[in-house]
Amino acid sequence: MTTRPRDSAATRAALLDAAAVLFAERGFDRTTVRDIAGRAGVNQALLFRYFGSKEALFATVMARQSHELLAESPAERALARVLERMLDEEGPRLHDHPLHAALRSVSHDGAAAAIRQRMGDEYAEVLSSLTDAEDADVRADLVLAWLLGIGLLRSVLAKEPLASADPERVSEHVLRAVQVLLERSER
Amino acid sequence: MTTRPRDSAATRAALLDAAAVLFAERGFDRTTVRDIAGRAGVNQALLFRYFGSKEALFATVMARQSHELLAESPAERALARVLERMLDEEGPRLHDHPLHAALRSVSHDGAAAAIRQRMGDEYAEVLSSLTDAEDADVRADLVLAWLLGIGLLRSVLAKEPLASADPERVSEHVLRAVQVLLERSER
DNA sequence: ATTATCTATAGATCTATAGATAATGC
DNA sequence: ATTATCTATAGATCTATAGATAATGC
Repeated sequence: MTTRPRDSAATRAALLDAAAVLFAERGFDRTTVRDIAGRAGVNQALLFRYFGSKEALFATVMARQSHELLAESPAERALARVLERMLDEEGPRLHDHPLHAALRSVSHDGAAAAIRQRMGDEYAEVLSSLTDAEDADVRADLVLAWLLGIGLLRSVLAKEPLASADPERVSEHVLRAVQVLLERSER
Repeated sequence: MTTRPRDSAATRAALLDAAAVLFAERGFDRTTVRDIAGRAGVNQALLFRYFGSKEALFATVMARQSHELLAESPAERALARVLERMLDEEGPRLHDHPLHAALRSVSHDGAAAAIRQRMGDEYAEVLSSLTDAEDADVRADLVLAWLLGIGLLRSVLAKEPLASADPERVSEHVLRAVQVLLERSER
């Protein structure tokens, strides 16, 4: 068998890309290091050379994707943007969505921590700035929960009719309800 | 070592109970048949005698829990009831909640199917009866998504501040927003 | 005699490592 | 000479099964 061109950077990148896809498709536990190496066209031992362990590779994938969603969009229209990306992307089969790996791996502690942290540090902060109610952070978490739930039901579980529903109409519904949720309510 | 009393019904039940707890805590992949048998105080081979396979045991656990949540409550106040159960039960650590096993096992196909079916057949039907809008079923799915997301964020991921938030206040927020979501909107 | 329980283990994974091979850089 | 790549395999699982043991029922 002929050997692969010697390019550590390319090999590392190929492993990262392959891992991102497979973790998203199957979750942490159901993805083997041999699957990843195979998809990357790389010997399985190199995964350990470059990342040390399967856990560490997972963490690296998560970290890399962490800022991809929110970093680009302005805080103001953040919610609408995230919703749009979550709903639009190839309809119900967005198997390489950054959130997919996390949602598919909730039984894996690293994934739970990754979601918690990403959510806590980025989304929730932005979202809670959209209201001036006293419990702004709790309301923001509720919006987050909705986004997660929609992603789970629509993309991971492929529940109909939501999975095939018109993204624009779904978006309208959600934004309308969220507006009420974030409104300061007199109690 | 002394042998266990001969009671096939009790042994079966013990395996089911142990499996329900462990699947809820760790998900399908991270729970081994030896863990289950150990917790049940039963020899590991009996699991296969009584259920055939780990898969089949999982399916049985799911089926048994399937009607526990909605069957008891009247259709009218269904949403509020489900929310209440989901939020109240022992605060953030409701590790034996029927939904927990499913949420923790989303990477397992059987779990995804179980959620889809339970959701589709029970919750969604009830929820979609609460509105007369044309896309009632899609709106119902969005409510479902919210419930799932709240369960995921609060109980599985233990995200703060939602995990420790006052159930009553959370419930108020959600019900208020859902009311708007289900309202017939002129477009 | 029947059958619930237990022992022992096959067979198939899967992660990780030690060390050989071979391609590049000086 | 350095180091990226590959081979081979250790060591630790984990599910499932074949068959022995022992407790109940007739």
